[in-house]
Amino acid sequence: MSESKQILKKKNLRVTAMRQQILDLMLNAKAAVSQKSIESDLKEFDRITLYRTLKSFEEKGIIHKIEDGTGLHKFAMCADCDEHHHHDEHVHFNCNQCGDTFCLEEMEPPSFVNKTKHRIEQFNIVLKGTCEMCLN
Amino acid sequence: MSESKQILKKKNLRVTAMRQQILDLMLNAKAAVSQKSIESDLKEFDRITLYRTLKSFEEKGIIHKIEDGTGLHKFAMCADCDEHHHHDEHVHFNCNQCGDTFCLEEMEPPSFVNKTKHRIEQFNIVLKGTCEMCLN
DNA sequence: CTGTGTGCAAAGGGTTTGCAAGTAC
DNA sequence: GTACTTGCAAACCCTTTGCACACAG
Repeated sequence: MSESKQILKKKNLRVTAMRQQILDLMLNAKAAVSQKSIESDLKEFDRITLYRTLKSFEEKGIIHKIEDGTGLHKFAMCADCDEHHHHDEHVHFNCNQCGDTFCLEEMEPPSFVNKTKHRIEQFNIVLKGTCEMCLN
Repeated sequence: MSESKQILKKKNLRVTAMRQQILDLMLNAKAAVSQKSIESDLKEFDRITLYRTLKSFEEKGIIHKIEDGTGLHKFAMCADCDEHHHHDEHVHFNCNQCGDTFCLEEMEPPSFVNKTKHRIEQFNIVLKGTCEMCLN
């Protein structure tokens, strides 16, 4: 059984062609994918249904949305999430040259020394610069 | 001469009623302001012109745009920017309760130990939690 | 068969563009 | 007077909602 099929069954979602193809695409992607790029890769499917599919994937903890500051919403597979808990507190990286966005699993998020009077509960960190590919 | 007028003159922008009122509003704001809140505070002005005004303020380095993850774009005064350089590398805080967003000038941004192969040049950090006001 | 998923149409919201009239300098 | 600014209309794009049909289980 394909990995995409396994994921869908595990999350109690019906296994459909569209969902499998979207998951396959994201499983094979090196960088986070924007909805636009999914649309152009899977032209045969409806744009509106794609919204709903991504939303339900997000709700089930299969993927997470990344706001990398480019204005485009991007999505990447969740390492360790479910419908009750998202563990997205990892650092993201966005390349100014090619626009690609990656999850930096290997990078330890900084511990914020709280000098403020506010209570800090979560954080969102996007690093920007030039990615390995564009450096060469 | 009012502070707003000074700022506009310094940046070579014409001094108009709308621009002064927007600047006054932002100078007095404790938190970052969304375009929506400016609209409701300054009902007499045109929404479209507001887009252009904020854009030109941003380009001149008077204000900076904050993406706090709420979906609403917010704006705050720049401490030390001009049209050539934005120095926005401070930490932002967004309150889950009241939705307000602040610039945390007092908080030292973390130094990222670069374990990745990518070259890090800038970063964007939004902390989330409960603000001082909502804690009480 | 039943409930979920899909496609289409339409509507809603935010943002941008073009142009003519108004205004700062 | 000239160049910049504003207001209005229209267009554009992204996203959501409603509904009927199709399909997975």
